[in-house]
Amino acid sequence: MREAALRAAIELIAQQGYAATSMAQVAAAAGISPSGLAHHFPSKNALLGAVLDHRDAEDTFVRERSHEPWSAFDHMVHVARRNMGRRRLVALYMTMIGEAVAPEHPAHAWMVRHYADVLDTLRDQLRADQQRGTVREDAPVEAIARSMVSLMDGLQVQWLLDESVDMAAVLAESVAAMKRTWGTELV
Amino acid sequence: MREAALRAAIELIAQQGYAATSMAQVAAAAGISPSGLAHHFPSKNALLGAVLDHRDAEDTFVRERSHEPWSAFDHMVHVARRNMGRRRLVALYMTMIGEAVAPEHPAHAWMVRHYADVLDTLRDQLRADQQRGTVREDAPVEAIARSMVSLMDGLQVQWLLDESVDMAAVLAESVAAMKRTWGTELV
DNA sequence: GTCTATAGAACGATAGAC
DNA sequence: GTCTATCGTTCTATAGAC
Repeated sequence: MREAALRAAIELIAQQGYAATSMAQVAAAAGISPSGLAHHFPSKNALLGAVLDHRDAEDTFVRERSHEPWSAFDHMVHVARRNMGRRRLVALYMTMIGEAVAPEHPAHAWMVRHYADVLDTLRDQLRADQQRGTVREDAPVEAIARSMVSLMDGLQVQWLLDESVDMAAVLAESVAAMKRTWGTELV
Repeated sequence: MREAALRAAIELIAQQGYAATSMAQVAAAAGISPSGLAHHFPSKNALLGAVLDHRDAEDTFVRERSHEPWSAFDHMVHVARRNMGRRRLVALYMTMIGEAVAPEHPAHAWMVRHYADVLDTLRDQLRADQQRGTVREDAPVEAIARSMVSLMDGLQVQWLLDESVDMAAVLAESVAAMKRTWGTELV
């Protein structure tokens, strides 16, 4: 079954990375032969594409429009909390990021798009808040957005090493500090 | 020459990761045969060990003792600035982190030790500053230390994707915010 | 210290039967 | 949709000559 093969691939790539995972391993974990796997995914690259599509579908950080100040930032805290119950998804994300920084990696384009999307969402939120007067005019939009993404990414690494780390709490602390520093009294 | 082989290995692992790099590739890049390489590094694992040792030697974030408030944090900003001229070192670090989150990875123990060292240094600094009265007693030491490490790591990913990102400036901005939020007037 | 030669296994991918 | 069979390649590692 295609579904079982996809799940097996996600599990293995999350644990070992894409380069270290072989088609034979995926096939064995799915309970079929390598050729049976090849029927659904004619190449290793095609399998990776399906894995990334599945990941994006499960990742809820979509561009959402809200008029609440800092709502995109609060939403990331919420995502962090939910991720603390989804180790497989977090591990898959981090192994992909680590491999796909290389420009030649088959997932590099996916990674570039992912960062562009998240950064754009945060930048848009900050600029909209500035126009509404809930974020100070002199707030460094670019630095704040990039810091938020860095915190999100870095905390996932530390949480994978030690699940007692409360990603959401640490992130919420930083978001609160951002609000204190760059928010206006209008909030 | 052992030196040339080590340099080739660092270059290739930085670009492709450990799993995707073969001994034959390293040997070719070093201008020797795979067997010539095997003389210096009898196994791929031994080569990885040498690469990690070399990385640690080049990484200057040693436990340093200073009585300046926040000096460990200011030092990380300095390291970030210096890293902006060392793409190979940054790329090697990120690919290793991505792979070594897996507990079975040969570099996992190295990664665990690395994070323990950096986090301990930052925690010690914050606690010492609290005792000296330059950091507020109610400052969340653990969250601040983990946030700092996350910022450092995450910014390196973003910088690898787009070298126009000023890691040091973004990090300095966050450190300044931390000082405003948790520092006392004694600073 | 570097080489040739080679072992033995795993790799991705394809062809064709059922 | 899954299989057997197999191609050609690449992999890590070892043995032994120079």
